[in-house]
Amino acid sequence: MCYYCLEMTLSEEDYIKTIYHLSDFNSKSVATNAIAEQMKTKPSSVTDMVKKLSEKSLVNYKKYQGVLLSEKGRLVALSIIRKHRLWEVFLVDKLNFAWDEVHVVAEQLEHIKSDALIDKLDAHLGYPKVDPHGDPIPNKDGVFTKSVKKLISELPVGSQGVCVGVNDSSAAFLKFLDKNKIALGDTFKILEIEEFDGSMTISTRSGSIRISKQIATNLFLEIVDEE
Amino acid sequence: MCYYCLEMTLSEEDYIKTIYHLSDFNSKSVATNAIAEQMKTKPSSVTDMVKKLSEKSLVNYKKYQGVLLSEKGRLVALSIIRKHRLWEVFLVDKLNFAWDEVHVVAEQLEHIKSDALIDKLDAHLGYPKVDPHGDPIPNKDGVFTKSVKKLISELPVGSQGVCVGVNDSSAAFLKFLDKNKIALGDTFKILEIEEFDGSMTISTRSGSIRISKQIATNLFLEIVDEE
DNA sequence: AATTAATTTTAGACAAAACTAAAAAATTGT
DNA sequence: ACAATTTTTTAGTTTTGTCTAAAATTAATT
Repeated sequence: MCYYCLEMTLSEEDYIKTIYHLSDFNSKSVATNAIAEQMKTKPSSVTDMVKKLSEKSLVNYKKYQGVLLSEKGRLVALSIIRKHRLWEVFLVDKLNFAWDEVHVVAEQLEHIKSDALIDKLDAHLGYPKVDPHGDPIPNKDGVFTKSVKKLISELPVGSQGVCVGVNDSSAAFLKFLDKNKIALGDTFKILEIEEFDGSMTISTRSGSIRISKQIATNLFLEIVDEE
Repeated sequence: MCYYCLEMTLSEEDYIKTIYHLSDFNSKSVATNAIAEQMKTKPSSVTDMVKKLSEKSLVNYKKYQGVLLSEKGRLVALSIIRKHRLWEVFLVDKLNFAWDEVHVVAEQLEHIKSDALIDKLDAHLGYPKVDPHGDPIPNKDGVFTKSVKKLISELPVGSQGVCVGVNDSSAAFLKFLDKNKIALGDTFKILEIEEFDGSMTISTRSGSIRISKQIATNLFLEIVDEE
């Protein structure tokens, strides 16, 4: 199989990616209008492009019926998503970008065409399984582990994941996080849960810390099932 | 000044870069045919683009008279070259690409638009002054140190530079280099010169080694004047 | 100096990817 | 069920960057 050998334009790649995301894991067909809205273009432009992608059998399309990625198209989408997420890891882990600054740049980097580059980048980053937002990174063959978002307090000992959100966005809580060097994008592992008060010991990049039950109910972790 | 705020297309950037290189540091005007040949396009296409660049006052152009970058155009060229060379350093130093594999990928990466990205990449790489080919990396303002290529044997103690070529390309010599872990792209510094036989002690990434006069007369170093 | 040769520009066309305006199909509401 | 509304497609333009073929200009040769 050589789906990545296809010569695709930047615009085609953007459409494929958008269709993948809107189809919700390729489960439902995507409306022309939805694509237009997402990509900030006009529906007529979408129709044109969708016809072209259909010619290349990257999508299945019938007039007035919406569009769905073919298997080939799905693999193309996943290879773009793989690149996007690996670059995001690079930007955060190596260049010290903040968690929420990387998307725009990664949207450009994801279009760089070089298999060798992505292989070596992957190795350089230590074969990460999730990006800084906690979203899983597909492997070369488009296989990825599905992830779930849960509150720390709902997880058993041994769980591991990326901190991707807060429940309580009060200034006091955010200040606490900052003081304890907890940031979105950090990877945590639950080491111990205290029966008595529900407090937990978790390991962070900078060592292990103790958090109260109240804190654990206000932090979301993105968990990736180990294969 | 905000030359980098200009919205430039990929194609425009490629033309600017090509004109810069063909003009030999902006000293002589560049012929339409030369650009066409270099870019593998037709002279008529070049004329069209050159008119457009002239509109944007990136080049000075008079019919039938060739073209030369304006100061604005020169700064744009240098900002692209800066990006290209920083990415080359990244590919070699961080991703372990070989010296001669990086150009094609860097030609894509040089078009990524993000000042923050380049600043952080520069810092991550330790503010390198030369790329793996020994070519100098301009700073943010387009200032760079001119470099000279010389045989090791012609240099005084204390000289430092990047190994960029061989005089003797026999299998025996190349085998010797490999055995002593000397590769193109490595940085060397001359520590000591032995009066008696002209042999030298040079420091490499993996420690310091002794090389004979014969070897020193067969290795080119790209020297960058320290400012 | 005049003719030939090479280079450069103009003019007109094309493909990609977008647009506008209008027509066609599907969906919705009563 | 059918009129009204929404969605989607078609048809015809536009812009960017390319092309070919032909005309204009400059350079070279005898």
